[in-house]
Amino acid sequence: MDQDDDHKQRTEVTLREVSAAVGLGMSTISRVLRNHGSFSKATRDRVMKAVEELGYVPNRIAGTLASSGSNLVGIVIPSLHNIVFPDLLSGAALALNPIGFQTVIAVTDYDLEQEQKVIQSMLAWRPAAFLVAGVEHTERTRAMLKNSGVRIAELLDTDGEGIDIVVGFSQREAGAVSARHLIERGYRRIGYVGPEFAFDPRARKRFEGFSAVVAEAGASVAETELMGRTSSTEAGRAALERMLARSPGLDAVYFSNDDFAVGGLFHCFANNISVPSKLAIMGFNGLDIGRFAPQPLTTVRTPRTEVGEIGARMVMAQGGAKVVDIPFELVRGATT
Amino acid sequence: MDQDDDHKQRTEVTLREVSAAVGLGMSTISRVLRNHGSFSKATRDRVMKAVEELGYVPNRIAGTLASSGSNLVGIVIPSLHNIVFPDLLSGAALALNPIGFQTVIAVTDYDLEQEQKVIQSMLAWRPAAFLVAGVEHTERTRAMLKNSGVRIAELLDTDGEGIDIVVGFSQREAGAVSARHLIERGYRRIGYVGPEFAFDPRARKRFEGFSAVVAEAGASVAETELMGRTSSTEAGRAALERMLARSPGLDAVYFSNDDFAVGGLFHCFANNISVPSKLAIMGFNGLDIGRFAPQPLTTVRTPRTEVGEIGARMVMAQGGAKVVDIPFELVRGATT
DNA sequence: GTAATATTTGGCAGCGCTGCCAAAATTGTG
DNA sequence: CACAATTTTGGCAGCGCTGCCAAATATTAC
Repeated sequence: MDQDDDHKQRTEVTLREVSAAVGLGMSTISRVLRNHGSFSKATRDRVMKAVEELGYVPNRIAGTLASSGSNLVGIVIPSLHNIVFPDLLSGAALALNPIGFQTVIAVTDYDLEQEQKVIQSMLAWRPAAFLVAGVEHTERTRAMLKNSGVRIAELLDTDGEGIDIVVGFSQREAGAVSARHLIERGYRRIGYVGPEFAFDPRARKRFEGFSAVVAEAGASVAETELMGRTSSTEAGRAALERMLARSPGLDAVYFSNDDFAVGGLFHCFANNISVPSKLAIMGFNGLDIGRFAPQPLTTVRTPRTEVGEIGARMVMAQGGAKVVDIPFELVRGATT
Repeated sequence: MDQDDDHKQRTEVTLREVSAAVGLGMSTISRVLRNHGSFSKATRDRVMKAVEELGYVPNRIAGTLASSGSNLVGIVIPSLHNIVFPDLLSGAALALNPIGFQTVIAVTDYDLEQEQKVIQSMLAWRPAAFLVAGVEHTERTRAMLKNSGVRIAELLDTDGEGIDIVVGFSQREAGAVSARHLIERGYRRIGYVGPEFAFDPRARKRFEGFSAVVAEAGASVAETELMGRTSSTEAGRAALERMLARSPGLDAVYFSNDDFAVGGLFHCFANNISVPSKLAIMGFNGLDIGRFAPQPLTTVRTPRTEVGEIGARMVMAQGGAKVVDIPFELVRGATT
């Protein structure tokens, strides 16, 4: 059955051909297709029929060139393997798709040079707007973005200088809130597990806020483990094991995200370390995996989807506030 | 400091302006920028300097229109919240980025109508190729794709008719292998937990392969729980709870993916159901979360990154096999 | 009926770039 | 030094579409 005249060289169907087929001018066809300007009902039907029959697919490359204005929104994130970012994308899509915009996603692997590269190549497609995770960029990136005249929103982190719009929350404050919780609960010999700071400036800021509060309370972060790019569960589990081997007396460990924390929790389960009586565990982000663990994880629920949605909305709007703070929320589970 | 003459209306820098600035023809500038054709070293330097100074960013929309051939590869997947798909994307990026191609990602939410819509709008951007998850599509999608003349690879599932290239493995066989393992280990009263089949044809095929083997062995799938779109951990945990309430005598449960399975495992931990002596748990996909659980999960490791990479490579190549099978692997943990 | 108004349609320039080919500049040869 | 061979450069058409405006047609008023 599937035996088409498949041997290519099919010349693309263009507006001109539709025009010829219908016997109407190109502008008319174009107006019908974009539902813009006026035309009779009869014309509309004839055009649609021909479009259908010829299998015409408008060429938006030509359209965008002619009208100067694409429906593309560039989104630049460090990774897709941290659920934070798919959530962010869902939020953005929620705001963008209904108004006919398409997202183009680029991943930087937590590398600012890479970020610069992908932004440069996205710029060549003249997106209508940019959403970028974080406020840390190379100088060149910042300059390109500014000169491009494209509206840009930086997301997830309000600690620092933004280029245009910033939507997120204070990572530093989120770290501080976490620390206050542990301190209040009486923990004093505290460890920290997170990614290498060079990778993730947001994790670094959280740690800064965290350790400042711990210090204020007269304690200090007794142990830290910073890890490269391994699987989070594995890394969290192994980090906690190493840490406890060195400092068996720790009474709480703060993990820079829930994936790490669940790894830590797994280590405790596997080694009969009772949580939280022997060791308290706290995560960050409020992922389901932590929420539905045998002992629900204490964590900070971050407004990822909202940040994506509001960021997208703002970047598409005209004026508006420059910095929007979206609140996060401490969620006490059974691990602290 | 950041006080630029920000009040827009900045007219875009074009090739023509660079040309005027350097005092060379547009074609020459274009050749230098694309490093294509011949020009002197001196010319190159002059051009690069001007480009830098003017902050010129080539307009690929115009370039693509003129040269007919974009560097965009469309990737269509059902979700970003199942790690399978980010893995797929990483694989594709691995193959594509080094040869200068950019990926444009669209998410369908497991909805074939939505898939049709996003493919249609991507087609308007004339991508160089398409990578699509699965071989299930609406008739109209299939027709559009065929007529487009764009090379397309369907990924992750070899059970069914492909349009052009198919890279993946037999989901049905993967289900069968899982069943054989459980049967061999002596389990007979088996439950199944997975997503509503309408959402996920690949899960359905695995289930078919699975239940056929179970039936062959003279047993049958005693219980099934099919769930909508909730968080996986939560859904897996709740589903197992409901299932055991109905049929306390089950001796094994097969989860359609590791996220669900970890939810199930959590239920067992929290309720002191000893695994696997009282109840065996098996997942699918080979995620880290299962691998580093207190009891490593028995699962099937699927070659997601490889599928993405090989799919991308094949779709960019000329001829080549039409169906490529990438093997999966059963990984026995401590839960069966 | 005609004039005035509203609706629908077509023509043409041009978006910013590339491909093609011819013109100009450079180098090599005897 | 003239001539051929080679390298470097510029001009122009056109990719497929949209925006603008004028032309054609339909509708309404008187």
